[in-house]
Amino acid sequence: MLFRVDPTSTVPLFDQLAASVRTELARGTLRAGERLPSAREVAAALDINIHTVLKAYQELRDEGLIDLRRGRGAVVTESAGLPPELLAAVRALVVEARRGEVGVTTLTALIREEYSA
Amino acid sequence: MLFRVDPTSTVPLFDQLAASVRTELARGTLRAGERLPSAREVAAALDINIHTVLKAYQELRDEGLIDLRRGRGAVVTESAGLPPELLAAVRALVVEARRGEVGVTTLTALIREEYSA
DNA sequence: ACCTATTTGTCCGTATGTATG
DNA sequence: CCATACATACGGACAAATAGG
Repeated sequence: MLFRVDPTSTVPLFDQLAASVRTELARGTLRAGERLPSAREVAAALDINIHTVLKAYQELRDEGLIDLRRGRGAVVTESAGLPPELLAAVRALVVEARRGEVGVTTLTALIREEYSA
Repeated sequence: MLFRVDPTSTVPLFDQLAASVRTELARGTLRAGERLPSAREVAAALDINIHTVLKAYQELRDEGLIDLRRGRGAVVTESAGLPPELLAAVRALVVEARRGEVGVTTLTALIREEYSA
């Protein structure tokens, strides 16, 4: 098993697991389009509950790193090929947010609201 | 009880509950600094599981609408007084994202990344 | 300084639903 | 039709932070 968790740590298991997946993504062991082991497999291998694994996977999904779908599993998304204008707009927005002392959670909430409008 | 859910709906209970809280926030029934009823209370009143309520509360916390802390409960944050420049930057960003066919999860992930940098 | 009750956080277990292949 | 896999919901248990006496 690629991933590791330390049950004696004070860091929540699902956070440890999510961090472990992020590491593998960063080092390129896991690449875009590849499929992560099913939650049940990971749970069995690490001897933790399937819900704990699912919570870690959902955290990664919320970050846009993986795509979760029923019956299909967890697939690494390709966050590549992003338009440079978008990245510029992101930087400008964050500058504005910092100036207004607006937190990241509020900011992303605003984004979601505007996006669904 | 202020909040309502419909168990026969296909919409998840925790989403219904979170939406119900958002409505009360929007109409001003709940205001900044006020405390939401404890998860246990809500669960008992609506006859749903406490975990379902907690999940709804955590969803609201992720949106920056409430502040959750152990032993203290759920308190409405003050997300008022947002600078109009920020709102303009948000709209500009979302336009750019739509043009590039960038999903909302990817977008918020980019925001978080830039914000923590 | 201590104790107790309250409240959210985490984790495990189980069951059922739903989409995919 | 069937197996797989995530989604939701319920139940129980203990830990940790907070508030108040």
